[in-house]
Amino acid sequence: MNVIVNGTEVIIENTEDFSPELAFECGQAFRWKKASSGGYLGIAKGVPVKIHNRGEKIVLNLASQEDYDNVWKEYFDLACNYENIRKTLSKSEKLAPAIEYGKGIRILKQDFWEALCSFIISQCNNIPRIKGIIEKLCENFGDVVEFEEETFFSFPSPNIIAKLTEEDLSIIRAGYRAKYLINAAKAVVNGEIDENCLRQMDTEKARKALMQLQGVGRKVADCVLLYGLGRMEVYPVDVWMKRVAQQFFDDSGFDGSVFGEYAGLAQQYLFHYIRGINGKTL
DNA sequence: CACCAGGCAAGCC
DNA sequence: GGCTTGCATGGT
Repeated sequence: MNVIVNGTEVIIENTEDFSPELAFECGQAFRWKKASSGGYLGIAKGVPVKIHNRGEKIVLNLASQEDYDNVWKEYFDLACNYENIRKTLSKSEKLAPAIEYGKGIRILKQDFWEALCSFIISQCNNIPRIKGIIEKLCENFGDVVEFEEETFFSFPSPNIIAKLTEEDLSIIRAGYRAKYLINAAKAVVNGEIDENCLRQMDTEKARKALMQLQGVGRKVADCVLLYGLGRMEVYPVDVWMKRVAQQFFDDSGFDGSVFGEYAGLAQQYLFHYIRGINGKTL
């Protein structure tokens, strides 16, 4: 992939392995919105962006040039060679159709705190409602960010959420998950959970640390590891991935670690594929 | 009305 | 360790 940074406009060429639509709507991130003009509006770490296709190219419109190096280069993992990974994973016969189906998916390297909250909210919930709850969380407790006639809301910091009561949060309709969010925020504020420490740990140790949090079990922890801490080898298993194990691998106890260091990406292809063939549209 | 949704905690064995 | 049940809410 070739990236040209030209002021606040960033042009990405050779985009065979980057489909914004697939990457944003395959169930890994919950805040991207379709713009009326056809592209997408997003915000991460408080930094807004507009993104759209221009022929074969993808264009990012930024509020300031440094936003690319500070946020979006890492978020989209643009230095990662997906073509090589895709070809390696495609050697697995049972993975090949899912990869073909979801070509253009990338694992988005999301903000750690946002990923933690998002996947706490995700438990026993459906994707449209997850999006709704997160959006209400940001609209009510995040900061307003204006950019090119559009209003964005930042994801509220741990410091903000730690000061809320369950009653304060009732407006977002998160149900029993509200107390988990507040507890997680307090754990981050008081240092029990520290992103930088987690990044230093090996994956197993980081998983155990995350699972100390109320409302964080194996699956939520694995999603935080994969999407919030960049651990591409982690293979989260939810109800859909159990169906994958049954239907594609004829084994309810199938272990995704057979896909190796990019098992998390394999998981994302399979998740999107099994949902797609079961009629779940993006 | 029942059942489900990118699960988890608590209680039991 | 494994199995069962309750959990808030909204959609079908």
